[in-house]
Amino acid sequence: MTPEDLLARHDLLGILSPDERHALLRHVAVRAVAAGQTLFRQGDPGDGLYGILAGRVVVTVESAEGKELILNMFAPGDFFGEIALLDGKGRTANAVVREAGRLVFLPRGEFLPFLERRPALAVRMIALLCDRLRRTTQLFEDAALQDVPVRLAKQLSALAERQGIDAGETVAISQAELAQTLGVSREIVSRHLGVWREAGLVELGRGRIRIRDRAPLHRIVAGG
Amino acid sequence: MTPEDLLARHDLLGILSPDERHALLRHVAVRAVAAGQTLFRQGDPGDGLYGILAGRVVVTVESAEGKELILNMFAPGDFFGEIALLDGKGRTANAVVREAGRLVFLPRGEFLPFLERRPALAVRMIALLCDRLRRTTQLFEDAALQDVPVRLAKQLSALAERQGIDAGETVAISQAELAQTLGVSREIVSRHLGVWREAGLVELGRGRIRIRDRAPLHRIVAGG
DNA sequence: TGACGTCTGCGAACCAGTTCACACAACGGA
DNA sequence: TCCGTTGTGTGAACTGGTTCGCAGACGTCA
Repeated sequence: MTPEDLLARHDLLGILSPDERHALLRHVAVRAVAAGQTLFRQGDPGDGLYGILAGRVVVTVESAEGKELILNMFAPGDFFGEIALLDGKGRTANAVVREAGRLVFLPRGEFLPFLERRPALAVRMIALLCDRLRRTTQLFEDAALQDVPVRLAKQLSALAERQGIDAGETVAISQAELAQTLGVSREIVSRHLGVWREAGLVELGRGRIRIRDRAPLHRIVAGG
Repeated sequence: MTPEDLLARHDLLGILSPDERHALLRHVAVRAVAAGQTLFRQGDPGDGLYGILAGRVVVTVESAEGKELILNMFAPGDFFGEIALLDGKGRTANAVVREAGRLVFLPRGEFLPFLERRPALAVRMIALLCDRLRRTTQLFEDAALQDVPVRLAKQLSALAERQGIDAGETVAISQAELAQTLGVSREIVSRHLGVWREAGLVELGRGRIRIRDRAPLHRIVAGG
């Protein structure tokens, strides 16, 4: 994916005219990033907006005891880091490259004036924030109200839906990472998946989970 | 509080010129609401934005088993219901009047064009959404990473801070309601508060909790 | 091919929070 | 003032998830 593609294809910036996108592109920096690299940490000033051309990035927070929680996982075509960019209050979380790739970076100083002069862009940004807010609210609801099997089934379905179009119904994620998206222990994820494997719902491999039949998973979600 | 006050004083609409606010006020409906009244339910179309002149409103979701979770509590001066208003995807939660009062209602059809033509207003709306997103992310983090005493102390401190300016350090909330904001059982809240009462941190009454000393609560939050 | 690191599976003890049951206190009417 | 309702305190049994410990499987890279 080229920076032009990213800007043109995404909901957020796709509404700009070609001329406007071109103007914005002059301020865009493209960075190659390696797996494991930290892009920003909690508390850093929110100096800009990131977009993914290639690779994968996870956004996490860490508890005082060192337990890590994955708030979000981003793939090519996604933008992230918008909160601190917009309100200027410092990063809420850490962003770490999970899979090497290339990112575009839109500096705050260049992007904000752009936003303020283009109401249509502001409206898109509002839509993006609403999406995030719905998603995050759902995460909180599920954490408070649903038990682990339900949350696990939901997460698996969601992951399958997102990466599944090209990868069949195989989700490429380790059980430890899956556990970190739910804020539960690796062991309990292993045990629940084990039950589902016995029941023929999933096949388990190292770093991947193949969903053999989505319907029962959806039934677990609904029945919870 | 009059509708003029609400519009003029709030971050969101205070930046409008007096003329603009006046134009908006012509579309504002003021409604008296009674305790217990439901303003909207999950799935309803997002037909407008609410502002509180007097009274209190809680926004909740309900699990399949009927367990209720309080997502947010609003007081005079607050606006709520902005997500469904903005993205037009239906209400995410229920809004119920907890304490009788008066609300203003800004219909979607009147407000959206207003928003699209005023970039400064859109920027304020973005700031409001960022606030909400930070808050909700924090709720999820805490639910996933912190144990109940920490979350309880946090919530108590936050409530004291918000209503505390006029009410001393007494928080007017039942233990059941407090439990519903955390998604835990009433009993566990009662027991933890009991321990803190023994330790002299709080005084407990029917529907109210008096914080005798904030420092130890903050220490619980920090130490967790 | 062999060795190492990482991921997975699982048993056992433990523990925080839930659920159920009930007593009692506080408040608000009639 | 008495009664009904709603909120609070608490014990006891239970349960879902954690923690610790370890064994084995998979992949990769030298």
